[in-house]
Amino acid sequence: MQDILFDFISKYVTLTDDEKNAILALDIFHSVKKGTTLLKEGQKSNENYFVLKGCLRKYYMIDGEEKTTAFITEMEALTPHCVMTKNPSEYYISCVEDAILLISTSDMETEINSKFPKFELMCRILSEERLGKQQIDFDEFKTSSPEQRYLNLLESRPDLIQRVPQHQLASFLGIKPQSLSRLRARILEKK
Amino acid sequence: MQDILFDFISKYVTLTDDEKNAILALDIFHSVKKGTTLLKEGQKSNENYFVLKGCLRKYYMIDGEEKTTAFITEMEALTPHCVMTKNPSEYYISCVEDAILLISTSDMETEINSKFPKFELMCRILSEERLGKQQIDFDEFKTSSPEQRYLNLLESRPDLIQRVPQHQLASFLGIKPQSLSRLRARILEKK
DNA sequence: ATAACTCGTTCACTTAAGTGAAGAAATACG
DNA sequence: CGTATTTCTTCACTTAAGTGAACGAGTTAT
Repeated sequence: MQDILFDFISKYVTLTDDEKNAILALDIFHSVKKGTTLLKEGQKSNENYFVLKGCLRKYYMIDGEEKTTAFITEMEALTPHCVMTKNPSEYYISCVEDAILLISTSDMETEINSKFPKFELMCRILSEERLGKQQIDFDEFKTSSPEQRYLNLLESRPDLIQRVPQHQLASFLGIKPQSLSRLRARILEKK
Repeated sequence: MQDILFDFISKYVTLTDDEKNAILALDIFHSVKKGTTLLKEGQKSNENYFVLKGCLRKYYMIDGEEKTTAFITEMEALTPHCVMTKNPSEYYISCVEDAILLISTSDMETEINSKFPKFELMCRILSEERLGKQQIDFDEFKTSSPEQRYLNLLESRPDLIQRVPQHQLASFLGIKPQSLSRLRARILEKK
């Protein structure tokens, strides 16, 4: 389990044993059961999540309806917006599948960053990487129809379509579950 | 002009005169005329843009149609995706209004960052800030209808609606110019 | 000054998504 | 094991966006 983490980190910076131990001392590995809600709307939090195994879902509750805007799977991180703003959260985060997470608090990160400046660098690279990825995702979303978005998802994250309920997938694609059903039927017909 | 830049920076880190001079020595202030294309699809580049005055537009050319995905205005930055990946650009960047820009190359940033580690910190904060803002924008886009998106824009960036051609605004909202016209008429009727 | 373009709007028509209801299938739970 | 609930699909109908064409207003170029 720890190997997965250090393999990931080694892509960005090289750690000494001291540094590895400092991380392990933080005791950040956590198992989370399917269905657990990690963050609720209106709640304050300073926890950051990194998914080693499983799948998290981020969703808003708008007019009594869940609007899913992200799925976070293996090797992806999520820093809730409210952690940065120190305000109550605008959205929910829940666990779609049994998961193993790294949960770190902002304090921990500040501590590690000040002890080992190397982490500052890694955080910047990671955050720029994510910014870039997200910009591309956003552009793709804007420039596509729901049908194209579904086909793109089929290409880029085929696992999601299997592991996630359709109605959550629908709102992730910006449409209603009924429209997703219809759209899938339409695609099958075309073939 | 320089004051605008240093006022902006001072929100994140405090600079010594040495550091300020090091920045000025880079000669990064540029005037750009309306209509200028700063980056074309297929082109390689390592330039980052920061808008002091004016407005840039980022757009894709898909099936012979321009798809605008971003407007960059005062105090906003744009690092083209191709600068990070070192690949040819997938999109265009052009100048919507006469503008004054900071144009820096990746080399310059590396140089400044290694001379003054303080910049590393500022870059991280800026990139995390942008990441957060963009996540919220993306969520808002996903959870809204075109009409709501237009109303939101009217709230959050009313200047854009004035300073940018409607057909560019339409594709930014994810719809066709005709639909934007209709949608505006619909809103006026309701009032 | 006039011709050529660009831009925004409107119209009629097509296509796809939203809505509400109903039912089948899968899953969870007592 | 069987009941309840969730999940997915289908249907009929409504609403809004896409499409292609046309028009006038404003801009640019010659």
